[in-house]
Amino acid sequence: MDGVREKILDAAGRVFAERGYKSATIRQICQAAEVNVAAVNYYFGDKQQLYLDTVKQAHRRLSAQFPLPPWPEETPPANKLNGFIRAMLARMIGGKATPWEQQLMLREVLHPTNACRELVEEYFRPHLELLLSIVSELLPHGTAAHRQRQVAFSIIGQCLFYRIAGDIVDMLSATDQRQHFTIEQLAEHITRFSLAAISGTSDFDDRDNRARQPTSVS
Amino acid sequence: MDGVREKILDAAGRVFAERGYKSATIRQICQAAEVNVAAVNYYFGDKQQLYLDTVKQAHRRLSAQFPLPPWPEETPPANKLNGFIRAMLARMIGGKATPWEQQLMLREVLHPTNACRELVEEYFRPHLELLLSIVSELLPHGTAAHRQRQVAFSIIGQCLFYRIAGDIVDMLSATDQRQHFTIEQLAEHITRFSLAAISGTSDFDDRDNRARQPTSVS
DNA sequence: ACTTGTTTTAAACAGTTGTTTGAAACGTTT
DNA sequence: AAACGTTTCAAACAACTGTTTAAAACAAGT
Repeated sequence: MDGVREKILDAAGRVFAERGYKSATIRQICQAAEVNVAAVNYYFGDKQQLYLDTVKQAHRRLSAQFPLPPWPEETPPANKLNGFIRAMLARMIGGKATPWEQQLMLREVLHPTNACRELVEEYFRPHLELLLSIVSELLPHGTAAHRQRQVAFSIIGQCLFYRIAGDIVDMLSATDQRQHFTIEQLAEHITRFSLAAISGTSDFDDRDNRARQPTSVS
Repeated sequence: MDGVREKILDAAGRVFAERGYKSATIRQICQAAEVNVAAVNYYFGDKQQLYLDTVKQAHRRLSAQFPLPPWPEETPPANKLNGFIRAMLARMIGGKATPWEQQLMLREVLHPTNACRELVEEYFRPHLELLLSIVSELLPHGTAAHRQRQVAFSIIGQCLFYRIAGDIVDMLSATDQRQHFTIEQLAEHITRFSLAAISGTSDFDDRDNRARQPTSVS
């Protein structure tokens, strides 16, 4: 639509997300943006700088598109958790073709580059803090901070899995079971699984080592 | 050491694991293997075929190094689960520098290539089946198959997370909390978390929708 | 020693990569 | 219109890519 700079940024986002930094070529990007090859170097200096600006733009767009949800104060924490999980799953595996912004961010998670630090502070950390606040409401008052983090990571891990290993899950599952892996079904399961885990583990709290022989495994 | 073919395969494994298929160059591989550039094409035909053979070798080595554990028949399922989780975590984030075999497999999970199908059938599926057998012992008799799979994926997801997002976890955690993210601690947490979840969720079984208003979230 | 088949090698090939260049095209200001 | 800074463009550049080649080195078998 508008300026050349914006056209390049948009095309670069899609190409970088699909092919990665190294595999994406400036010529592909410029062809997608319908501009001359020299435009990238003219507006961004070099490929590296274009990539950094692209990642920044991705995080800016995502933050605008998925703002941290303002729940009413009296919302039960269990419902907040369900909403959080649902939103996370929808963001990651929803909308058929995953938006390139998400793909780019995921690439940074897997293989952090220079663009990563800013992403962590301005995007991941706020979301983690929100989840931690929900978890702290569900766990017994005074639960150790690292416990809360472990629980939060367990929840995130369950959601991330289907984003990461979605293709493998498909290959591993019979076609007649695939209907049970919709966003709705998964959000339902992960919420229940995590809530049960939270109310179950909270009992032991700090009485460590309960009925557990070290089971050496090959 | 021995034959040229083996030297190339070994070097290729390390280079492919570190840089990915596209970024890894034949010249890098041959330099690491201390052989001529033409050797790859002479022994393997082309780069693609070398990659396929490399992945095959990775899965062969891993299968040999981490055979499926033969527990005594009477081992309590909870202990089996603990052992499984511990082994999975150790394989993924143990041993300081992750062996290139694991890195290569993970790359296939994230971006499946032609080499993936064989991996799924000969490596991932057997491990999933083992976990499913453990889970089925822990869940109430007659639990639906897709439920068992969801539980299994929740467990795998928790473990995989620290492999996938390890760098981000480090950035997100204060230095004084990092001591709580050892393999031992994590295995302990994930085992407890999952066991509690399993014994908790089994109650509701098939009585769906329990006290849950659809919490729309931005 | 000669032949035969296999392996190794340096050099070259054709194609792609990021980047540069120098001249045109454009839009404003004088 | 002339002059100016900015933007666009086709072409070229040097470096790197996977792959091929043709000659040399090697290791038997005769």
